[in-house]
Amino acid sequence: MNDHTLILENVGKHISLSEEEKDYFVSLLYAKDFQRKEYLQREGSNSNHFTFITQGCVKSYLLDKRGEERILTIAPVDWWVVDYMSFVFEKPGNLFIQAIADTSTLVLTKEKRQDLLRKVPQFEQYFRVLTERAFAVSQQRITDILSLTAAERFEKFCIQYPSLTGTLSQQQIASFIGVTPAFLSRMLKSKRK
Amino acid sequence: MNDHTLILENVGKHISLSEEEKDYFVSLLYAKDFQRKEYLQREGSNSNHFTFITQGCVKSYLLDKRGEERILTIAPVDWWVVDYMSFVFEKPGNLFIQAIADTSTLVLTKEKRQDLLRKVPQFEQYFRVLTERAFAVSQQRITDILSLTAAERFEKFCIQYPSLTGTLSQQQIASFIGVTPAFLSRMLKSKRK
DNA sequence: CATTACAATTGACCTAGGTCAATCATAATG
DNA sequence: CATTATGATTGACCTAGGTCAATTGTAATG
Repeated sequence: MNDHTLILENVGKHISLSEEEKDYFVSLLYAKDFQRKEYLQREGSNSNHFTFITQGCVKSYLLDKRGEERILTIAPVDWWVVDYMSFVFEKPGNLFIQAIADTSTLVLTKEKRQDLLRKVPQFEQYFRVLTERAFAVSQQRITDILSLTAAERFEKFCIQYPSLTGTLSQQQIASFIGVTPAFLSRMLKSKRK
Repeated sequence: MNDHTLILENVGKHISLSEEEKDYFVSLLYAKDFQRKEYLQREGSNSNHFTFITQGCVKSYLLDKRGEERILTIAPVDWWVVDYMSFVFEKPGNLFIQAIADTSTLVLTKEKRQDLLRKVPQFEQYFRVLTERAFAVSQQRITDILSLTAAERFEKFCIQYPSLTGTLSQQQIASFIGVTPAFLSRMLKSKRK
């Protein structure tokens, strides 16, 4: 399995491409690897690319005014990470994107994506569907935050990301579900009994 | 200004269509009006259409386990409302969508949208861009909920939806920013002094 | 094996925001 | 103009979850 098998499979789930189109798509990507804890992006910079995770795992987060980390998204293998707010509105982002394990990625810059969309319009559909799903999930996350308790959100997290429960530290999980590490620890304790 | 001027202008901001394409698009829509408090959709039903607001205003919300209303989105004139979670994953939604003023809409069913996307592929781009923006805003909302206090969220709300501040009742605003009406009332009081 | 570093646990205490119920507008309706 | 809804305000009290700091794993590094 070479560098591009995974991403081509991912794309293939939504649209079918000729060999030339596949080659063209692949030619627009470049690979970039990161070590655990390395930053793919820092607050304040403009995000002008899509990043596809082929190995490892990545988180995006922001710092609240107390300097606490608040995780917005977690992107495992076979997912894209983007600071959409920065990407779409072309202004400096307030997100950090950081590898939480040694990670390999494929980068598609905004310009290359534009070329791609122009030359292979099927990708319009690919990105539309991708974003519609991501948006739906994001809406669900909002309703969860607005209507569930911390314990319920934790339950859901465990069901939705069973694989991550092992990979992520409690601190990360706490940050993702929106509680302090101390409180998550207490929740776990009370569940154990 | 006829029924379709607004929606065609909206579409025209993103893609340019021939007259025939415009006519075809418009032919797929049907108009539907709702009185204040009428439901466009109820919890448990499958949402299989996009709804464009040409007049009035609409909210989507869910009920938490205490039966309290939690507003997910507010859609004023020139916006689409959809229960994406239900629409995208084709399962019964948990959202209510209700008119908060007398409202006129144009409905595009899922099937018609499919036809549209097939026959006028430019609409792939329209919906991609639309969703990318909505998604970015939705991500921002999550980071706001995770990192701002109730007072800060209220500030932001006033800046982002100045027009709604007059239209919406305090209860609705409270529900949207994620606090109780009683607490919002207290916040306002302390700001007045 | 000693040490450094960092994650998890826990206790004591705190606070933002919720709950419930009563009271006070306000405005629409008979 | 009396009445009935409905929204806003407010007081008394409550609780989920946060804060801070000390303590205890645990695992990687010199």
